[in-house]
Amino acid sequence: MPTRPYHHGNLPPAILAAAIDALTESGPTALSLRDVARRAGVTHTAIAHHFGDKTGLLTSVATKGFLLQAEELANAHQRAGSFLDIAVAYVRFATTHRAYFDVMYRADLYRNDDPALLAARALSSASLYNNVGQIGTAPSETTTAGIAAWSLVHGLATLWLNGALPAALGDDPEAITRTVAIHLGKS
Amino acid sequence: MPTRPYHHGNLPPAILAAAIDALTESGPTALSLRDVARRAGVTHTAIAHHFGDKTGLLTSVATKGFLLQAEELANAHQRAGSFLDIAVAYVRFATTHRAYFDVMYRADLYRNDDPALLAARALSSASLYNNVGQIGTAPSETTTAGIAAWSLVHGLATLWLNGALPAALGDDPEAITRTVAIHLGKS
DNA sequence: GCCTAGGACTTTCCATTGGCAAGATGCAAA
DNA sequence: TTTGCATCTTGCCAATGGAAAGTCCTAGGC
Repeated sequence: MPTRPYHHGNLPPAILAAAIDALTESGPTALSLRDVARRAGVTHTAIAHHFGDKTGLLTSVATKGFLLQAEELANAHQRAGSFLDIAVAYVRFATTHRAYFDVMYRADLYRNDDPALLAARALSSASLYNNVGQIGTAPSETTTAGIAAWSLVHGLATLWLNGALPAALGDDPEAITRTVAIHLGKS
Repeated sequence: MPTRPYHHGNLPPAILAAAIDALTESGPTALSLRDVARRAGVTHTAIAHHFGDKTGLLTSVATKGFLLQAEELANAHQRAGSFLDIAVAYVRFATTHRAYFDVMYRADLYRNDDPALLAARALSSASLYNNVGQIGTAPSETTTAGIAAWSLVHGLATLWLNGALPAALGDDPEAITRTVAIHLGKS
């Protein structure tokens, strides 16, 4: 059926996929609802019907991104388990799923009080901290160590994505991660 | 002279100040040339006359930000000199000059080949690495250690600004930095 | 002291965007 | 079959960034 029926079937996933495509091509700043709608073959108001508005769409993108990240981090933990491997997995996620990553850590783009988003983010945090016990309590030694590790890999990924790192380091972010993350006190 | 003369005198600095105000209030995503122009009391095309276009304006913002950052980092290095103090200075800059910081490390917002920008960024890098010798050469031990330190403070600042850190850490970013940055191997 | 050249800024216009309101369409249950 | 309702569209609006052309003023040559 080349001519689309009036009802798409399940539009939301198609819209999300189109949004990821657009984000991958041009980044979050240039994202246009009408462009996403064109890619999905619908009108821009169809997006509003399912996602509310632009921030609603990006909330769904961020949510899906956190779920994906949680999954990949959990996999890395199960396969290897060493801090270095999880660090590499974090940077790999940021570089291979840049469209998601760029949205997830730009809080002004989406609704930070969305329940599904909060759940997904909690899942991702759990995957990151699965070896550290408590998070909600007073900041213990292990907690700050975890924050240090998270900060390092997150900063490295961010700086890499922005092309801020010196070119002498090479162009393989995962290799860079292995050489840089070693400098963390408690590897 | 309450009624503005036709010629403002020196508009560019006034426009930049207005842009910083707008960025501080609403962030880079919501930045509107017309809003900046209204704050400066001119038309939005006056901005185009001096800065080319929106990315041109943001290029100037980023340039000024890197210069400011270079200055503050150099001051911190001269006063104290320890890594921890420079780390705190880095995070302090990010939090107290958020408008600049948010633009500086979002490469898709401005022209990355602008000469003035490149010079300012080089100056900032120099202030950050002033104790490390060579940067342009092959990645030595000290270089990767510097990258690790940079990544940690940058990631910490970024996560803090996005409200991603667990609330149990408190609300004083500089104090958090002191407790977290200790975990770096070579303090 | 005039007068011209050119920079500074404005007015006008256009395509594009996000969002609202109202309407058209077709599925699914009664 | 018919009615209810979610799905999607059309039409509209204010706001935005940018281009083109025009107006205003200052500075420098005579």
